[in-house]
Amino acid sequence: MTSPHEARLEKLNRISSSGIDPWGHYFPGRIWNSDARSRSTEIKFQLENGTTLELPDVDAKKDDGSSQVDYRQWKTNQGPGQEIGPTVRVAGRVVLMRPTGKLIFVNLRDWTGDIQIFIGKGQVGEANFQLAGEFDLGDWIGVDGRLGRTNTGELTVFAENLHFMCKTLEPPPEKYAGLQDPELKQRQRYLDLAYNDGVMKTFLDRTKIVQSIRETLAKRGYCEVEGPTLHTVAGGAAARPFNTHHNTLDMPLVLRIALELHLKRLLVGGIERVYELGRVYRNEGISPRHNPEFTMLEAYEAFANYEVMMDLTEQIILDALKAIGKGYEVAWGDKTIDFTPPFARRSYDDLFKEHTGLAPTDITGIANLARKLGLDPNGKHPDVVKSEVFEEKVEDSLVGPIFVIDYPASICPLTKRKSSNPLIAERFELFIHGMELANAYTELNDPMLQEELFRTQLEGQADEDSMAKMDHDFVLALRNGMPPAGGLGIGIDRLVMLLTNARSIRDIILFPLLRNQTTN
RNA sequence: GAGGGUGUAGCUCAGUCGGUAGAGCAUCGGACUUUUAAUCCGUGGGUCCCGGGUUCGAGUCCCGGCACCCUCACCA
Repeated sequence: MTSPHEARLEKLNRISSSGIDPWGHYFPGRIWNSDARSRSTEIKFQLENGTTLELPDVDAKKDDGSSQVDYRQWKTNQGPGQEIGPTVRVAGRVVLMRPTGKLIFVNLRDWTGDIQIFIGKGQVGEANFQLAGEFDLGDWIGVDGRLGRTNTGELTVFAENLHFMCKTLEPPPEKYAGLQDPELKQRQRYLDLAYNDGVMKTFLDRTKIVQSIRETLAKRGYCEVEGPTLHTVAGGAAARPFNTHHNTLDMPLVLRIALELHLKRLLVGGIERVYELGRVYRNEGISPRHNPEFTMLEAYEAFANYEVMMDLTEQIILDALKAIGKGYEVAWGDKTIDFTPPFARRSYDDLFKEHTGLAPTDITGIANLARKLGLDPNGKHPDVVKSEVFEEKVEDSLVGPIFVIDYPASICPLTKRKSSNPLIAERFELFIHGMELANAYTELNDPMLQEELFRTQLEGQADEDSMAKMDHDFVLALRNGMPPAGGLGIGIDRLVMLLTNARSIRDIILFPLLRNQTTN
């Protein structure tokens, strides 16, 4: 008649009434399980005559997973003696328990991994052993003990003293299958992190990737800044924004959809190498590759151009791979990605011709193909139609990593034109397995042309409530002089997906947006 | 927004033709001082996602709703 919850409350009360704080305390000198593991070489076997022997390689496994060395047999063969090892203090969560009478084995987990704890009644004493009897799966405990090996060779902390750190009132997920329900994995990410293999590593890898990006940019002299997330005009991209409102100012605001326009203002101010790594918000559809809020890197470098930014992009990705200990070849689902540099660079028009068989200038042919693909070319600029066909016929088939370079100028309102051909914009996008990972260009710094392009863009999309409104303030900034520059945007979430073998963006965002789950 | 799938014990999942609601793990009680998803014996546990309907009878069939997943649409 005891529910798991009641049982835990009863144990909590018993711990309390024995004079122990069930919510733990300061625990100085505690080391991580990985550090305890690395001290395993200090474990020796001491014979009665005082000589100490190195242990055999008990961690070596046969193909079937069993130990190559029978440690119990080895000890017997050495004659009378005892194992000696360093004293360590560890702490973590109880994830498995195997009580065998007056002895309890505990698998203790911290964020560096698991280590086994041996709690023997004779070794820890009556009071500690009674406390151990109140342990539940999920509880946090601290252990002082000697590092050693069990008969099977398993590295183990032989407990000498136990410290209770935190009672867990909810039972953990099933111990072998783990938490499977994708909804619960997201809503209760802490359970996913704590109990499912590989989840912690994925999110720690995400952090390493982000750190690596900061280091790569710092090495090139870049300066990190924090722009405003509340904008009056949603600019720098074409996406529907989230609308909000400031009460005191009684002013409508939008959450930013891109970092671009404020970073360029900083170029005007003379911050010559500037980047922001931050959250942007787009009020659009949700899919395995789209979350309403996501993390973007944008970097701007004065006196550079899109080719410099292409090299930088490659450097950022290769450094990130290294940071998480991966080589050039990585698995992604049932596919592989070959990051061996240099990444391919192909022009937009070449790829278009190759995949459609049509000349990039064949406006009629392209329109016909568009209709065949179910697109409506009527009333659209030929380059927009071409772009839609490109997305349909080319992008999905780009295995990559491949830089697509030199886009039609008319679909790139923020990009400088090639001096040799004003119809081509100095822009690239990086594709991997059909996914757009980066977007960059030589920045347009002609304020008059910029204003004109904004205006053209607005005319073509007048009906859309969402599309960029004229950002006069940005044009004013440009009128004050922005040095020629290269600019780069990288979708961090997608990069992390590709580098950590995640099929869904929700596997690498800790708390993706979900609907309210309360009541029906 | 459209189509498809899923929702049953704390967790992972079965549930046949519409006929008393099942297993494993976890819990609880017992045995066990070198286990490894420990083992063995015993025990309790259900808003079958929510609301209607059909039926003598619904976890199962029908209608509506909710949440999640997938595909598509949207997405510089």
